[in-house]
Amino acid sequence: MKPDLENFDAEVYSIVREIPFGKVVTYGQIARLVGFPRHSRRVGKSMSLVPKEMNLPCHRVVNSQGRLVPGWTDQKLLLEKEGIIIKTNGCVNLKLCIWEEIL
DNA sequence: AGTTTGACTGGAG
DNA sequence: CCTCCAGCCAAAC
Repeated sequence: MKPDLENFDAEVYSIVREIPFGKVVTYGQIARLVGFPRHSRRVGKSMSLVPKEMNLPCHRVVNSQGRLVPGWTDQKLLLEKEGIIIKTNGCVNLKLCIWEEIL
């Protein structure tokens, strides 16, 4: 039947789309939510192919260190517009802005 | 089929 | 805070 891999992207997109204003999520969290705790890389891969036309707040997705996407300088501005505090080194204040939907 | 790559993670130095 | 490394896993070469 349909392998979870087909749903993977769809699940990821759904989750990212539901990220509340002023919050961020790590790749690991998303991977866990879709049932693949070790596929954080796969999540990033899917993110990389997200078209801008899609109304997806992919700028709210960061890595576990709160580090922003390498090479995407605009992300910092987008996050700041969300009210998210970016540290001098370019990392978000994780503990403050992490979206904790999981218990 | 082996190697490289990547929007990752966590820990060590 | 920084870089480097081992572990991790799927997709691309």
